Amino acid sequence: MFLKFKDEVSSALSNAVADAGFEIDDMALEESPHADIASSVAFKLAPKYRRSPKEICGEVYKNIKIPPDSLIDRAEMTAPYINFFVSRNFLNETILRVLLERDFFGNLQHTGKVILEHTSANPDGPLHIGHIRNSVIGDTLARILKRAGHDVEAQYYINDMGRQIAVVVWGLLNFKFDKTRKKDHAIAEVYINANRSLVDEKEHSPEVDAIIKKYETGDAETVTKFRDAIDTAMDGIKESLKRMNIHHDAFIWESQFVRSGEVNRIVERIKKLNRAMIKEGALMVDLKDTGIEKPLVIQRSDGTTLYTTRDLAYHEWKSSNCDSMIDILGADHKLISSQLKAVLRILGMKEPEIVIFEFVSLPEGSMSTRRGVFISADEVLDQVEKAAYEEVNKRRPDTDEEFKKKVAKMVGIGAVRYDIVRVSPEKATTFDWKEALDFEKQGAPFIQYSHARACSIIKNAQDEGIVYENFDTNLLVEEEEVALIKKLAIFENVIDSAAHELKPNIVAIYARELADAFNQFYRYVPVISAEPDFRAARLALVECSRIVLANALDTLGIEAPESM
RNA sequence: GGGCUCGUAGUAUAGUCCGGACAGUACAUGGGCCUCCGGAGCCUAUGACCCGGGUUCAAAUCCCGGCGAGCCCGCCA
Repeated sequence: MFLKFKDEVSSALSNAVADAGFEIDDMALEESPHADIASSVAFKLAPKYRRSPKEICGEVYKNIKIPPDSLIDRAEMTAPYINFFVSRNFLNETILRVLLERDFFGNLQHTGKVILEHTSANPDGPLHIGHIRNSVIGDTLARILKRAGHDVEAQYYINDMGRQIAVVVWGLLNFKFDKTRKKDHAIAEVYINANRSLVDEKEHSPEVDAIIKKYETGDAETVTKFRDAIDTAMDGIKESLKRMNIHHDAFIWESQFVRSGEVNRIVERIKKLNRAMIKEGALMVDLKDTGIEKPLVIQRSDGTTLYTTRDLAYHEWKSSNCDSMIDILGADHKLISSQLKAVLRILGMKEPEIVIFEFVSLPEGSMSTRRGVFISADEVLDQVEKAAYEEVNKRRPDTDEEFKKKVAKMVGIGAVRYDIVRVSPEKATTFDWKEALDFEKQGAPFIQYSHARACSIIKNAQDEGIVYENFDTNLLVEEEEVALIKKLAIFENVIDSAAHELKPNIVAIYARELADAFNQFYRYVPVISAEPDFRAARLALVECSRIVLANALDTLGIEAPESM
């Protein structure tokens, strides 16, 4: 509805600009506290025609014609700005469309298949709070793109050929695997012990190298060992992901590209490039002309491949299966991903869009699975759910145990996801237990609470036998009602921007603003106690709010409780 | 040393790509609000664009130079 309004404004304005005898493509539409949409097009025209913005504004304004039955109510001039306002028709249509489209309200008609790769943590231990920033950003983006209409496939790329996995395999031969612990945590313990031992006793290092070689050549017994170790770690990782509502459609092992010969084919293609060179037996490509000074190594002098080489093959495979690719990567991958893109471009292949997120560190410094310095996602979730349980217990002492546990889970996971996704990915953050466990802040619980409130009103109405099949949306005229309806209407615009800009935090902010608008309505406009005609219209508005709050929460991967 | 990213009230952030109307919000700190649909709520006050230049009618936003923080610069991943 809002996008249509925006189109109407754009065409009314461009007609007016043309009729006034000016020429410009950009209508300079912007959000504004003074209007539903504002235009500063007069500023853009001023230098071109060497006249004052105010004069130009007046001439454009005179020529604005608003068609009948438009979603535009009127245009006002506050020179040099032109402000547009939505019509009653717009508000009424919004209510009807939300009620008609329900769960699908806000969905768009974008097309194309997208492969979105996220998380892809090495299977050498549990997910920690740095990894889940990747997971939450990735999973939320996948949900946004789905709503926007794309066919989305979320992939987890398993790095099974790296040295760290060989260390795990070697560790499992030499250290105790604690069966009483969650599998990924037990793997981490082995990994940490193995690393310590490899540092202390250098003579074991060749044993690990031998394991890597055997795996790369496909030695059956070694392959089984790797498979077992990785499956064990992945079982634990998958459990944590499931707990956070994070979904993957496919798990892709990097070794498959070596076994299938695709990596070799890439190497052969690169060898033929003019920019390829052999230095001390290793194959490299020169990327100076792309602004990257260091040559990129494609193949080691012993003939084995590197992570990047396999990643090239992975991306080639992905691009043949989709229209566009998105990779969610940590800030440490900035250079390597630009190298990857450069080589893909040189080979004439499709490039992925990369979403980089900055690091999550601990107050004492950066995390490391290898050194055992990290806070696991499981640990955070456990603590947050515990805190949430105490909160529910305090607020709803009369409810049963099952209810309290269910709500604690929804609130806890919601709080964690929301806290991660509300911040722009390019901001580095520091994890703080005190903040993570603080529910006083306006976050997911605030939005969930608003949803529960809406549900409660609807339930009370039903209990009293109030129905609202017939209602007149024209009765929704209070300031808070109009503001709320406008908020509902822009949901599709929010999805559109978030999908184009690949910014999940736009949806997070919107959800909070919508809850805000609903709470203001709730405070000032009585529903159940209103006169029957008003009551019916307002109940319809409450139902619309409930639906859009639920849709926004769903897009964020957060559950919407009916009661909490 | 070179490259990339970030720097907005006491704290955490939106806005920066694409320059425009009083820099939006939350927590914290003051004041208020339940005879009323759930107070995990609502209203209200205080308070910020790292520094210095430049471009522009207009700069948090663009350019140059500092300062500070993080990340990267391996035949690791």
